Amino acid sequence: MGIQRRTKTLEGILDAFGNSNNALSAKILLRRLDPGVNKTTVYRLLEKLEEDGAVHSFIGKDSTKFYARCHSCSENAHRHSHPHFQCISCDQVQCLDFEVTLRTPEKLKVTDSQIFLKGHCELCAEAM
Amino acid sequence: MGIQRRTKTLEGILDAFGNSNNALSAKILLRRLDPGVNKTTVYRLLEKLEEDGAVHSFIGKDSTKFYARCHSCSENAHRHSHPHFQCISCDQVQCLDFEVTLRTPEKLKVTDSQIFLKGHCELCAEAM
DNA sequence: ATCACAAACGCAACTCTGTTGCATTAATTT
DNA sequence: AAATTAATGCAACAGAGTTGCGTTTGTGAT
Repeated sequence: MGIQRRTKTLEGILDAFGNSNNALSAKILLRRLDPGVNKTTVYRLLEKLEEDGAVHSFIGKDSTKFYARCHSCSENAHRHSHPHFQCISCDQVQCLDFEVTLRTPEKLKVTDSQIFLKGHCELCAEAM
Repeated sequence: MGIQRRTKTLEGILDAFGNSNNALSAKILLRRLDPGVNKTTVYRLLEKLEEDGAVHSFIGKDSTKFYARCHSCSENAHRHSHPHFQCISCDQVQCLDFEVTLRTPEKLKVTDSQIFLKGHCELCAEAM
């Protein structure tokens, strides 16, 4: 069962995502939300938002889980074959706005594919 | 500094990788090695093997780190743009034997790309 | 073959991300 | 306004991986 009630923390999380392609971790959110907010609450809300299909998740560098809003996909057709990018200087994470389709070996029944890119984001690359 | 000495545990780890494309986690290795072997030792050896370029690593599902031998790449030219696959039934992880090259946005200076596929491996798919 | 040195080791304690059980608070339905 | 139950906070926990430190052992020199 997904999200049932419009609470303060929920609003805060949705605000944090905004309309950007930026991906956020629980840790980042906790830093950004009201100081009183408990980590358990954040973890649980993110879980439910994902159940509801409002966000999708993937693993960033350092094995931390990141969440991002689903923009490039409609409510019923969930495809997250767009790549995710993390900057190795500033750690910022974002969804990239194009889809990638891979040919995969027929013998494997592939149900999900994730493409994760690392490098320097535009700003950090300029500053070098 | 990389590996300097030929120890029992090192041999055990290299044996475990063998010549396969199978990827292993520290946890799996600990289960497979002599019961006396300490987890710290395994973590440290894997780290050093990666420094030496003898194995490469990536994050599997459940955020666990997996290591695999470098077959498709030569000693000096390290490219790991081959996809990694994990079976969602039996959890087995393997390197796939083909390279993928992606067009990435020019503004991002991409230095590393990882493709991670999930699904059912040949054996598990048959058994369904 | 033995010695000395540093690499590798084992252990315990720790960090970090994420999870669980349970009692309390608060959003929504009547 | 009262009742219902989703959402919260807290504390304790779990699992992967790390660190410091004292001990063991592989290896190169004698």
